[in-house]
Amino acid sequence: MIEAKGRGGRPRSEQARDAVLHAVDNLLLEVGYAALTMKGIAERAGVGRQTVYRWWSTKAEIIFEACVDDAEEELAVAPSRTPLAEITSYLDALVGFLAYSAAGAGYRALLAAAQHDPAVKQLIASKDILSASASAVLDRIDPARPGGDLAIDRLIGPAFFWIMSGRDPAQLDTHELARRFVHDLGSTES
Amino acid sequence: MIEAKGRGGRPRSEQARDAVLHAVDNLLLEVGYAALTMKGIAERAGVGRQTVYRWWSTKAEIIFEACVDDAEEELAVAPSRTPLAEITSYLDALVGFLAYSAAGAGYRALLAAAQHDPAVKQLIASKDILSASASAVLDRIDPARPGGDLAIDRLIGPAFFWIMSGRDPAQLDTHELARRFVHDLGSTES
Amino acid sequence: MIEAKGRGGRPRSEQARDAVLHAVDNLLLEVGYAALTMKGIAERAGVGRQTVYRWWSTKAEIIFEACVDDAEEELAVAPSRTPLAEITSYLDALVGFLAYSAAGAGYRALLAAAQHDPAVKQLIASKDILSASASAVLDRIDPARPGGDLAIDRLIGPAFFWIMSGRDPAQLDTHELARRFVHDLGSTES
Amino acid sequence: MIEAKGRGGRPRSEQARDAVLHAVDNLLLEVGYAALTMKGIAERAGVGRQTVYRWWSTKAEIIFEACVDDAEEELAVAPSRTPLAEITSYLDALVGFLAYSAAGAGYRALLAAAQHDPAVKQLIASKDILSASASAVLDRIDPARPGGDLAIDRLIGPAFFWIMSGRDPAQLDTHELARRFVHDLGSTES
DNA sequence: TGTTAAGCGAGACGGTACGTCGTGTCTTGGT
DNA sequence: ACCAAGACACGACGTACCGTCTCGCTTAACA
Repeated sequence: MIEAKGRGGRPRSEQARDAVLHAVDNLLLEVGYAALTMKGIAERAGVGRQTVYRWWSTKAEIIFEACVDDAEEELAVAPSRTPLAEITSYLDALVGFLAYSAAGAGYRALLAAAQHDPAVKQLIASKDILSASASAVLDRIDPARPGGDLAIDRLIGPAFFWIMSGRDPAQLDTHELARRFVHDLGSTES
Repeated sequence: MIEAKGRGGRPRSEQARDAVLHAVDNLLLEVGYAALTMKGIAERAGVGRQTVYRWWSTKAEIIFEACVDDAEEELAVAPSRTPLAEITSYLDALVGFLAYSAAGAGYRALLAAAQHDPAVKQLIASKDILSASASAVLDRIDPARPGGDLAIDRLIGPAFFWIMSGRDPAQLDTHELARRFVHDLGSTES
Repeated sequence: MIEAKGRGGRPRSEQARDAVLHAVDNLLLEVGYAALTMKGIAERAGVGRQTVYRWWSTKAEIIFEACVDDAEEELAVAPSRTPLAEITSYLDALVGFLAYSAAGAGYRALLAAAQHDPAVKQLIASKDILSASASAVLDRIDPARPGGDLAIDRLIGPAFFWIMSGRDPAQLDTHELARRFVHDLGSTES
Repeated sequence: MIEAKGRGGRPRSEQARDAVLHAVDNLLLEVGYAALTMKGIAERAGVGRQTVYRWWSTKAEIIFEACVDDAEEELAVAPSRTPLAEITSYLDALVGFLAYSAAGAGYRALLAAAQHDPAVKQLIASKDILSASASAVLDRIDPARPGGDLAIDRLIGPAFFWIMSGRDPAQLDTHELARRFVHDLGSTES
C-alpha cells in the first residue's frame, strides 16, 4: 500500500480499497491462490484494473494487506495458568491458523512466493507474524531467556514443518510437542 | 515420468528426456522458478513442446524428476563418532540443501506449489525426501525410538522454519540446535 | 499478409484468414471504422488475438487485404461506344465505389489513416487502385496521351473531392463532369 | 467553443484556452494526429483535463478551432493581372496549405476523421474552407459563372487528389493544371 | 464586505483496447 | 509411434487513454 502524496486531486476511495481486500479474501477461498488473478480481483471487486495496480504492485502485496490483521488476531492466545497449557494453546492456535484459516492460506501462499521472489521475501520479513506471536507467548513464560536464542524456532518449527509438508494437521500431537518443549526449557534453564 | 506402453512405434528419445531435465536445472538457476515456463523449457532443451507434455503433465513433475536424485545424495551424511556430531552434520547438510543447492531451490518451489495445488502435494508426499533423510540419521543414533514419534519434525522443523521464513542461513547456529536436540533426546530416553 | 517461411510446423489456417477478412468486412459496415478494434475483429472471427497479429501488424493491413479485391472489381467498367459514355460510366462507378460500397468505406478509411501514418501511406501507394482504374479507362479512349500527364487526376479529382468533402453523392452531376472532361480532352489533343 | 451563460461564477480563463490551442498546434507537429490525445493536450497545456472537456467535446473541435483561422489566411491569394496567374497562385497556395502547413495537417486529419464520424463531417461542412477560398478566387475571374456549377471542384479536385493520395507535392505541375483549367473555362464560356 | 457560483489544476474512479506472453492442443512432414 | 516445428483458441499480463467524478483553491459579480 502507498500513501497518498499530493494535496490536490480526488482522494483515494476507501470503498474501492475495501472491495479489493474483500474480493481477495473471497477469491482465495473460492478459487485458491493459483487461480487468483489481478483481472479477477478487479472484476470481483467491481473496480477498474488500474485502480488495483495504482495501490498494489503485486498480488502478494494485496494478500499481505488482506491477511495480516486477521493473522495477528488468530495467533494471539490468552494467558494460561501453566506454561504447558499456554504452549499447547499456542501450538493449537498456530496449527489452526496455518492449516484451517483463510488468513493462513494467504500466509502460506506468501511464504511460497517468497521462496522465489525477493520482493515478497522482504515483504513478509517486514512483519514476521509467526515469530512475533511466538515471541509474545515466550515472553510471558520465560522473560529472561537469552535474546536471539532459538526458542522461537524450536517452538514453531516442528508444527510448521508438519503442516507445510502436507500431513494431516489433525494427526499432530500438539500436547506432546508442547510437553517436550516445556521439559527442555526447564532442563536448560537451571 | 511415464512408461512407454505400445509395442510398435519409435521408442522414447532418452536424449530428449535428458535435455529437458538439464534445461530445467539450468533455467531454475538462471531465471528462477517463477519465470520457468513449459515453453521456455522446450526451447532451451531444443525439444518440441508436445514432447514435454507427452511425458510430464506439469512443471512440478519435471522439477521433481530433475531434483529428487540430487536431493537424496545431498542429504545423505556419513556416520560420525558421536550423536552430536552426526546431528550437526545432518543439520548442516539440511541447511546446505535447502538454502544453497539447486535441487533445494527446486524442492522449496515444489513445497510452495504444494500449498495450493493438491496434485503437487501428493507428488511430494509420495517421496518425502526430508523426512526420509532425517529418519535414516535417527535410525543410526536411536534405533529404538517409538515409531511415529515427533523426533523427525523436532529435528528438521527449526532449521526448516529458519530457512523458509527467509532468514540468513549462515546465521543459523546448527551446533546449538543439535546440542539441544541431543540433550532432549537423552533426557526423555530414560 | 506475410508468407509462410519454415518447412516444419502446422500450416496457416486459411479458414482463420477468411474468417478475419469477413469479420472486418462485416464490422466495417456494422460499427464503422472508428469502432473497429483488433479485439473485436478477433472475437467476431472466432479467432485468437495472436492469430490476427501473427499475419497482420495493423488494422490498415487487414482492411487493405479485405477491400482491395472488391475495389478493383467495382471500379472496372465495361467498354462503351463513345468516350463520353465510357467516362460517365467510370465516374458513376467511382462515385458508387467511394460513396456507397463497403470496400469504398474501407478505402476512404485507409486514405484517412494514410494522412498521418507513413506506413499506411506506403501501403496504399503500393497499389494505387483509383489511379490504376482511371488509367485503364483512359488507355482505351486516348492511348497516345502523354505519359505522366495530369489526365488521371483531372478525371478523378473533382468527384473525389466532392465525396471526400462530405457532400451528397447523389447531387453530383457526373454526366456534366464527363462532358467537360471529354471536351477538354479533344480541345487539347489537336 | 461555448459561451459562458450564468451570471455569477469565475469567468472562463482565456489563458487556459490559448494554452490548449497552442498545445494542439505543437503536438500535431511533434507527435502527429494519431498520437494526439486529450490527456496529452491537457498535460502539455498545463491544464486540468476537465477544463478541456468543458469547452470542447472532441479532439476534432479543438483542432478545428486551432486551425481554421490559419487556414483562411493561408488560402487567401492576392489578385493577379491575368486569370492564369491568379489560378496558378491559388493552386500553389492550396498545395502549400494541404501539404506543408501545420493548419493543413490539421485539416487533413479532420477530413480523415469525417469519413467515419458524422459529427466531424458536420463540423467541417459548417465552414468549408477549401470551397470558400476557391469560390473567392473564381468570383474575381468569372463572376457570372452559373451558380452550383462544378468549377470549384474541377479547380480544387486534381490537386486535392494528388496530395491526398500521397504523391510528392513538389512534383505537381500547378502551372499546367492552371493552364488546362483556364483554357477550359474560356472554351465553355462562349 | 461577504456570499455565492462557476472555473480552475490535480488526480483517482470504472472501463476498455492495446500488443505480448504462456497455456495446452492440433497438424504438418520427417525419422 | 515419436519427434521438431509452429499455428491454433484462449486468457492474463501491465499500460494507456477514455470520459467522469471529487477534492481544495481561486476569481469575480452580486448582495
